[in-house]
Amino acid sequence: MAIPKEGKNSFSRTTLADVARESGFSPSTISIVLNEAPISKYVAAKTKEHIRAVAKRLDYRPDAFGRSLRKRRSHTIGVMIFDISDPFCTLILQGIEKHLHPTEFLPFIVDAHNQREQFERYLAMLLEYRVEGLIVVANWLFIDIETLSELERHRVPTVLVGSEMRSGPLGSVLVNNEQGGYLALQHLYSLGHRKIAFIRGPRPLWDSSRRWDGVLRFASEVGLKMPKKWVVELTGSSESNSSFDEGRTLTRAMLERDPDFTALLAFDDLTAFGAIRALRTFGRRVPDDCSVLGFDDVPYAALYNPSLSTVRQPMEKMGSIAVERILHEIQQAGEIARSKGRVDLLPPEVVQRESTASVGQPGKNSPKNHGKKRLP
Amino acid sequence: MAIPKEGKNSFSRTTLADVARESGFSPSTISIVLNEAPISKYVAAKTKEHIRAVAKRLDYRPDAFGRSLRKRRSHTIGVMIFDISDPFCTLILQGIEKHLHPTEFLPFIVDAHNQREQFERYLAMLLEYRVEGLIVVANWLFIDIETLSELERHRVPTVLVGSEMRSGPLGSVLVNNEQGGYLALQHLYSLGHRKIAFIRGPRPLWDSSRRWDGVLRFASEVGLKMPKKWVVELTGSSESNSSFDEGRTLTRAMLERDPDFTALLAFDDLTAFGAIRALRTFGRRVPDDCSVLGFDDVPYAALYNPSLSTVRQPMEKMGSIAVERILHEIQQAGEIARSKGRVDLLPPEVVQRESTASVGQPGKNSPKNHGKKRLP
DNA sequence: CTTTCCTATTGAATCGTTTGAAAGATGGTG
DNA sequence: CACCATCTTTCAAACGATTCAATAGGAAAG
Repeated sequence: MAIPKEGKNSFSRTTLADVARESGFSPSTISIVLNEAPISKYVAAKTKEHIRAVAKRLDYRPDAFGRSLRKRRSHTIGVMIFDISDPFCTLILQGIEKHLHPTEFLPFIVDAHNQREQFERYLAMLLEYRVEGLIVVANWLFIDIETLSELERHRVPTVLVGSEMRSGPLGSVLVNNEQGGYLALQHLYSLGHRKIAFIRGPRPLWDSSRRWDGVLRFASEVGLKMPKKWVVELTGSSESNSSFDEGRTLTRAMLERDPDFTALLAFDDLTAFGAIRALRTFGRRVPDDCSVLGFDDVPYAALYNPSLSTVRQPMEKMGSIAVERILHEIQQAGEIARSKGRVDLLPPEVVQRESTASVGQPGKNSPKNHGKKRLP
Repeated sequence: MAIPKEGKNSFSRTTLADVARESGFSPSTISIVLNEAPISKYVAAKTKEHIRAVAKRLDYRPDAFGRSLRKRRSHTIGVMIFDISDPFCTLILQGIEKHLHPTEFLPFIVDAHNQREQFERYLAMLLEYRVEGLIVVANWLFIDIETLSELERHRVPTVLVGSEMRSGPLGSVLVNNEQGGYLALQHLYSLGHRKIAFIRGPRPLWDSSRRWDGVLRFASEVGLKMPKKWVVELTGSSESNSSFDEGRTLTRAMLERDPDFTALLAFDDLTAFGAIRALRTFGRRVPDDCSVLGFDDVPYAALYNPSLSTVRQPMEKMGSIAVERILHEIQQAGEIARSKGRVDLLPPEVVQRESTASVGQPGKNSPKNHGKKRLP
């Protein structure tokens, strides 16, 4: 019966000791060479070469657990997403990854599916994995203030992106919602619209109120009237496409009440999509009969039919700034008083596409009349 | 000067030894109790209670590195995504997570951003983290056959989802593309369409060819003519929205060549969106003047204007089946001959929405004429 | 009285890696 | 030859948890 040369069973991987045995040097030397530690400059060039060759031949891969245990460092940043199927979150995530890529840190991504139970389970797990920092990517749904406050108890630097806690110790990075609301209404107003319908965000949501504040500020500056019949409010269920459905039904309700508005300002892009659907079903063309403006600029906004004018949140930028702040906090680790609770507000930007047009010349952005003719 | 009671510096976390010291029992006992190991039934109830209380008071969390090192198990499944901003991948990912949730395994998600370099870097990392299984979620872009073949070298059970390797040792889970192509054309044909334009997928792509095979099979069964002027092909760049842009330009080209087709079959939903945009710009209404059928059923298909009829891939199901297979392979670990290279083909399903209609009665699915009137 | 069994707990080795201190070489200097 | 400086390599102790084997007190059985 053939006995394996090594005492190791055939299932375990090649370890540092294997490389040591095979190359004739001690584990220490192997480790020093393979990590290019400072002292490795004293190791003979020939030795280095030999060790590297053997390591490669045996397909040696250092064990992350052994290493992290000894070094007391995980080299990972936890990234908690609230809903990975939300394109808003996805874009932020991409910003995070892009910015984390050139660093020594690896993102450890978990998706809480908008559920508190999962949030807590994954949080516990991230802490067990000794993440050195934590980025929480919150969409606008269901931010449980209590749960998030607990984050500070753990000594892990944390930053919240995409949403804000009114009063908390957590730093956050998000768009300037107040300014966004202001710019949104300004855009419609400057196109000549005066009869404007509004679908505002759910009232309990802090960020949503800020956005609405901006709308109100502009309205009061120019003395725009906002009749109640044309102001409705999302409820904010956590269902995935709820804002589309709500946008549709609320718009239909407003149309049936009084269809005389020439523009509609939606809380976000999905709501806008729902509104456009309702308008079309009602027989109104966008933008010819009614302009629609969204908020966020999710990737599909540009692909929609018609392409959606919207107020853009710089999502990738938000992700990369969050990373910068986390890295900064990690470096400072407790040294100077942390820039805790700091809030970064990024400027939004109006992106005009096809769904909004001047009230005077509605055809400006509309499709050209090749082939078929449309009647005036 | 006050000296800390424990020899530990204030930065390190509470460890098993801390709980042991504080509770007066040995680390062994703590571990046994906290893990509810089989022998823990011999531990006095009072002791258990006490230990649990102390652990809670000190906010003790076991260190994943220490634990995994000793147990030689990571309890993680690597999930490699090729592009997390692709809703196709995202839905599969959700299926994976949902199915993994009740198990003892945690997903370790990484996003390769369609880049080979990142794929390899993350793969190496996953191996260092000793993932016990690996799920590769491939979108239809840029699957590098070589790179994937290397996966089998590592002894980690691997399954590929969303795409297929023509000949390889890797198992895969994907939709039956041939059948999907067949059903797609069947759908349009059964609505009475005979003049159909096609945007097929990139020829080098295996999955794309299978889909096309299905189209051809149906066409030959019913003797449908497919003039060259109405058959175009995507190039398959890895740009994010390339298939939208290509769908648009290719459709425009076909329209300019001969706009007389009554239906268009697109390679996927994004291509269909592009086609719809081009049709509208050209002055043709969907579905009144031309039906459009997509493939995939991404979440936005239902929200599009008009909502998109499409051939649905059961993406969540694909994710959960992939998980099942991985768990199975992990259990069997080398025992019986693995079900290597097995390919699961899931049935696609036609979802009819607004973008396709009978050639005879185009208004069937079109918007109701409230308020404004549209001329016949 | 010895043996066996049960209960309750602990000792000590081990997982794979890193790292500060130390130990061998080698050669030059006083 | 003793001493030092400079290279080159290794020893051995961690990191935090798990687990097999062992201890020890008793009770029950033979």
